[in-house]
Amino acid sequence: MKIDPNSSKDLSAQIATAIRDAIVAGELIVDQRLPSEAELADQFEVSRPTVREALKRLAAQSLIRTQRGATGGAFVNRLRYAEAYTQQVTTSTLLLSMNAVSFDVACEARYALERACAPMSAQRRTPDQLATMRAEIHRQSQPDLSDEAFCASDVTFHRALVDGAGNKVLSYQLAGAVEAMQPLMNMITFSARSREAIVALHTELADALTDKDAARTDQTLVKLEAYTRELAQNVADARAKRAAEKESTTA
Amino acid sequence: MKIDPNSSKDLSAQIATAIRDAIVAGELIVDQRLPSEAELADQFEVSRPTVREALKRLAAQSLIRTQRGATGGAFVNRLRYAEAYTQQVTTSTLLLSMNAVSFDVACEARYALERACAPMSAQRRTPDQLATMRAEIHRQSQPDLSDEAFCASDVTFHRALVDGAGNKVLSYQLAGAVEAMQPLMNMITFSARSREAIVALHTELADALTDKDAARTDQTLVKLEAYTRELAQNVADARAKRAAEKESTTA
DNA sequence: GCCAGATTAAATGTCAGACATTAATATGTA
DNA sequence: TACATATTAATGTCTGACATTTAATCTGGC
Repeated sequence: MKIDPNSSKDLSAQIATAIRDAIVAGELIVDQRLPSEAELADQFEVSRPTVREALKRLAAQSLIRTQRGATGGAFVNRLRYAEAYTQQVTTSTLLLSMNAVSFDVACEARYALERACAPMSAQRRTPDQLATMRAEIHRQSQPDLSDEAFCASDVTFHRALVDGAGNKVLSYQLAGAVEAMQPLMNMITFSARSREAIVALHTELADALTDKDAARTDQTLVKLEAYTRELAQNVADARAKRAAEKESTTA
Repeated sequence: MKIDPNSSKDLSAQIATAIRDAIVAGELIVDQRLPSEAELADQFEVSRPTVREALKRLAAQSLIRTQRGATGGAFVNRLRYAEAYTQQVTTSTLLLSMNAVSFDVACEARYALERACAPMSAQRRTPDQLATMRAEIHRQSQPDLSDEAFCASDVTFHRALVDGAGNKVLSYQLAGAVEAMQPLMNMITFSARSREAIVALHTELADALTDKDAARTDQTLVKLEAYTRELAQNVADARAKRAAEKESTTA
């Protein structure tokens, strides 16, 4: 592992890249200890703070973990589903919030992905997952539920549906869709939304899954997507109308 | 933004979390300049190196960018599709390589996701994307192509299919499936694989998309998945057989 | 008055050395 | 043997300095 002191990039960025490449290439394996900060500083011919900045970069991506004490050091970290999941949610949330993604595009992607899980979930959903869905439906029926709590419950419901497919990789891949896009949609549509209609559709979903009816599950998801888009359209129309009225009063 | 000096976590980790939360919550908006390192050090009552470690953590996640010079500093970075895409591929690759994911689980997830794109891609694929697929099929037919090049071409082909859906969010969400899982599968199956059979299936996919035939596109993906699983099964069987033979010789 | 070049200022990037804290291990004593 | 203590090696943090980069400002000549 060598770095180029004349490169335009930070030394710490170069060192982080070098170590990351070594991990991805399998030269450093899980739980293997990296050389100490002092040794790395010697190897790369930089100071210890520079090495530390590089290690913090890797730690931010969960690629290494550090331990203090006599036998401590930096170790190659096993990336677990939970961490990868969290990272994906953060990245997806920021990507959506920073890029003026149209509602329709996000909605389409989100339901396309969830529908991909539906057939497997209809086959494999466990009683536990069905119970989670029923419990969340019940919660969503409480009229005094705050909008935030309704949204969180909505996410839990859909996550149970996705997890029902019994495929961890799929659940991970869907993290962004369920945990980032769903709240986005709730934020946009909650003012126009009828909780009753949503609860009815959720109930239909749970029923279809209970019956292992893949086709009906899929159809219900299509209905839910259509309803979500309708809500967004209503919100957009109302906003346009208000803007037009304001225009006419000022004119 | 405050931190707890008695927490078990690193100060730099706490500071990074505090700033990240502020960004996610929208308190810091895109392109806004953060206080200088010296000012942050004052605010959080820590030293400058500690602040720098925190900023490097954020930089590793593309949340901020830094600029040197008089008007320089750390700025909230607009997370672009390209960066989010790259991050997702890295995370997915590591997740798969570090967690002993079974071939069937990865394969199932990957094709479920790609099939979710198929109907949209059949409707919307551009002539450009069709041309890319045809070009890659042609390349894959060259007998002197290396395994690495074949794999790269395979990825390009499938990415064109996914991009055909014309939904950037979906393309981003599929990044891990196409760019991380596909190479994994190629690595496992390349020894047993018949390039002819794959090229034939790719041609059938391209034809179906050219005809805007969603059903046939989907069916062909199902066939491709079945063939991929068959290959993996052959590899596994051959390995088991070799192990059994070795067992009998040593016994 | 205006332009080109030199200067300045403010920021990040890097370094050196020190001390604090942590945790495993070795050591010594009851 | 068992427990308390000392050692040690590592990360975590701080201080202060210097290097480098970049934009703004100043200055002199036309």
